[in-house]
Amino acid sequence: MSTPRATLRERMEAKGLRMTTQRRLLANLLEEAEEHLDADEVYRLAQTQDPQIHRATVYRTLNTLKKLGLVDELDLMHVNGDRHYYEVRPRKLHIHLVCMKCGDVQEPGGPVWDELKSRVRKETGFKPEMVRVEMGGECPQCQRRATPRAGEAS
Amino acid sequence: MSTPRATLRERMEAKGLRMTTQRRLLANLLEEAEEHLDADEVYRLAQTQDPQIHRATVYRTLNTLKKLGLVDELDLMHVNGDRHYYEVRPRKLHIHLVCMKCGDVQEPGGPVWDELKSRVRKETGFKPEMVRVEMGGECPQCQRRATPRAGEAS
DNA sequence: CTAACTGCAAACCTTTTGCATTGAC
DNA sequence: GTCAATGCAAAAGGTTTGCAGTTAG
Repeated sequence: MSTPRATLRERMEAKGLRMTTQRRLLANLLEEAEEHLDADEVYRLAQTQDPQIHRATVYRTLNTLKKLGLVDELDLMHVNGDRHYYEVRPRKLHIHLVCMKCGDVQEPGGPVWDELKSRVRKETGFKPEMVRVEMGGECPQCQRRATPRAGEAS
Repeated sequence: MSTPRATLRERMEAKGLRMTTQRRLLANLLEEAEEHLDADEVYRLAQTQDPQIHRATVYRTLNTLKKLGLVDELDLMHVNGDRHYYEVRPRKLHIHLVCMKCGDVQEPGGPVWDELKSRVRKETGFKPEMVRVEMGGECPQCQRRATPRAGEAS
């Protein structure tokens, strides 16, 4: 029952953007990305496919996509400095759990987050268009590592 | 029944920080602030009381307080560029609703947000220490302004 | 053909840092 | 007295911009 979703490229065309070689490249790259990429990572990945592509183009494209609501910008609690990360706008709101120790990022799903928008809308009249829910803390692995049972070997 | 909360200054002392004139000034300023201030606004406000205070001191102090969990850093969806905003860590999690049109920031309360942390903890094992819930969208006022009755009675 | 987009390089803006000096405890 | 915090100035880091040339529609 999942609505077959248009590709990012298609959605860009639908918005009337000029599909240059660079933009096609970036669209694929963002859609295929397994991790959250910052602008520089996007740039470097793009360069492996088109050595001529320029940083400014990457920044400009990311901004364009952001303004159109096709990608979301994340800060991930600034665990790695003040860069911004980008992800193709997901269908459902999800939360980012950022471990401040190891930098790991988890994205648990669940109905709470799905409810969030509609509740805000109902309770405040505010019309949410983009959502950024980020929690910084300690991931389960780091908690275990950090608390090696007060008196035990290694 | 509200627990009488220690002042920021007191909590800084409790953490063992050296209370310099500058830090006392900044602590008061942050606690009294009605709005979310960015580093530069904090700096300028501080300067009105102590013209000698240096930007670097402001940044360093804000970072110290952030690391100690006494203040939270916000991005407010970058409505006004990439500066960071600071607020004294509130007792309860609250969400920031940022109007992307007029820049207005609302902070609705409510039990949903209070639940958020404990649910994450329970459902994922992640231990949240700082929370940033920001939604960008359109505030009720801007919605009214933007939709001057397309053909309907309002 | 023309407006939109790109590459380039320089500028921008916020934040950080090394170092000598000052001041809190 | 000692070590942490400050002021200063310079640099860093990420991002933006003006301009001339290129390209999609």
